[in-house]
Amino acid sequence: MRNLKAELQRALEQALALLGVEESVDVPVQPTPPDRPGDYGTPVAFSLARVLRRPPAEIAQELAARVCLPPGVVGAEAAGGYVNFTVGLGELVRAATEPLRPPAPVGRRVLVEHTSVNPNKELHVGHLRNIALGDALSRILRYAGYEVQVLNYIDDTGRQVAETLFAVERYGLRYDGVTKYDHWVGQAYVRLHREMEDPRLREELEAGVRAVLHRLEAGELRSAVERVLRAQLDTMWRLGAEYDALVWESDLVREGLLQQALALLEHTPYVQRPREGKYAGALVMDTSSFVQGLEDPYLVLVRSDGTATYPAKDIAFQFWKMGLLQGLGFRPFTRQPSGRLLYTSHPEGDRSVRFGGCEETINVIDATQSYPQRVVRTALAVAGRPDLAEGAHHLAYETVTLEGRRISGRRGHTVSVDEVLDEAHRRARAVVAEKNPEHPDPESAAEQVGIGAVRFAMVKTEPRRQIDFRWEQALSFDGDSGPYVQYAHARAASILRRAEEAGVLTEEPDFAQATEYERPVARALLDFPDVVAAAAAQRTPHVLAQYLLDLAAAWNAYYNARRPDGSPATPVLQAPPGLRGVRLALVRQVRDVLRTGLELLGVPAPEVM
RNA sequence: GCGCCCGUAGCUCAGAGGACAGAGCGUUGGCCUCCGGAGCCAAAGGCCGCAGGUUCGAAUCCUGCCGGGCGCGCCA
Repeated sequence: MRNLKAELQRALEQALALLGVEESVDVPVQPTPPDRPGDYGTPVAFSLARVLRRPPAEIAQELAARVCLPPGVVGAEAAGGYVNFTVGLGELVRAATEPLRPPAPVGRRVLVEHTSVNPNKELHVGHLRNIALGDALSRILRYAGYEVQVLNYIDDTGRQVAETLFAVERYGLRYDGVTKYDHWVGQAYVRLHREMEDPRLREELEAGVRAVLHRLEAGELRSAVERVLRAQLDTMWRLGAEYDALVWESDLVREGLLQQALALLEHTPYVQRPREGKYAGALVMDTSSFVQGLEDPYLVLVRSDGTATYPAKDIAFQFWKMGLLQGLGFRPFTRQPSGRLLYTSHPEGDRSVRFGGCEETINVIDATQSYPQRVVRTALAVAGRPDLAEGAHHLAYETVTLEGRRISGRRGHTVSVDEVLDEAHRRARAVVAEKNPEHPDPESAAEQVGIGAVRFAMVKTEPRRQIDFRWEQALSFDGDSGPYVQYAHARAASILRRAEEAGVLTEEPDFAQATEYERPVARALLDFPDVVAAAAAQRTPHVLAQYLLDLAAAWNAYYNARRPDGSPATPVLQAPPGLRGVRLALVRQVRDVLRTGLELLGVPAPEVM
């Protein structure tokens, strides 16, 4: 697609040279507000006023007169201090309908870690936000030209897993074969936590959990963990998320990465092993020169009993991600629904299958983990690699609450992802039956709409805003919703189908016949490349989601446009030859951009719904 | 106490220092003369938390205050 903004920017820079501006100034080019003349404008004259010591309006006048217009731009006029450009209608629509091409590779490797759910219970709505964000961001970065690795961390030596497996053992539970497996083990976990509230049983239960923990660390219970993991993966896949590799915490430890990471830190001036006082016998890191606002800047890496803390393992993982450490083996784990192979770290894995070693990492983890994430970053600097610390990002999203309360897996105050998706499917199924009773495959459409509604709701707001999960909101099918965008897409697809039936699909467009009705849609289409670039640069999918809503709205308005006498203003198939070609090209581009954008968000784009 | 994040319409939210602050939901009133009404058009609704400051220009940047969320364990 032609980049008119960039061309105008260059033209303005040249014009500035003619005006005698030598130093390089930033030349912003922005779309003009609605109901203003022109398509693009610049306020650059304001910032020049000081340099040139002349009033902005005068500078704008002269700029408008002197600027050499790119082809197809038919006018430049000064309005106050602004210079506004009008693009010829035909050229605007032609530019907007040029085939979409993904950006060229940028030659940067970026590693995205997301999901990373404890393998001990079913996924809940809090995880939903993590997966929706992480998956969308991975897709966006990949499209934007990055070489992306998507990792899902399996904390198989954590307390939660130990508690769950211990509970199953203690209660002598046998799988009923009916309940989804992750839900089934999750029940045992909740049951154990109820029992743990009894102080008399505390010690006995604690001993049992510790015993399981040791077996986990020895890798003895891997297949039990794997069974839970596979059930969870079914939910992740149903959401449309896929990964490149699973990294097991036990492998990180067994392969000696933890020891290597500690060795890198140990001899730096920031890491010590105090002989007396509060931290006697432990290995601690002094973070005071990197993190402010801590009462106590010392962070324990290795406890006085010799066991490593969770942050220590996180640090080792981060070091590996950025190539500071090597040594994990990988082998194929399973094939994912799209056919993409999923690898897993494994003691017997192949060391030549290379993951990790990225100069940039994005850890998708909720904002309550900001401090540990900060520590991980700090550790890179402590290890003498402040350059790597620069590339270590934490995508901190705020937590999801449920009816205003914090989600608690232990107390069972949650709604599971499976439950949400089933309900979304049910509601969508009812709407499909009502709106499109002839639908050839209503179940599949309902699934796509349901998933789309849920995922879109999770990514349409800024990550750092807290969201409260509410059914009506997450499962809304109208207004600012996924199905609204999906519907706009299906409507465009439907017109193109009919055009094909009528044999006019490939009609040659005569852009000279374009009308003012096409202008807003064309302008919206031209924004797409910038939006994707912004989403990638800011590492947030919400800008793309907001854009898709705008584009869908512009397209729907176009579709429904009326002449002053009330007759349809923008028929496509009934339009005269030539204009019909223009409109078909526009509709095709609307469909393609909506589809591409939805795919980047991981929202299905059904042709019929 | 210290640190990080958030305060924009009744509610949920957009708004890379630029033009009169925009959507959706809800409310009220309209639109099947077309290709999908999960749609469209219109109305009503604002001290952009408060007070200063920087700037030609501030919802946006800075400072202070107020309100809300989160974090600060030899837990994970």
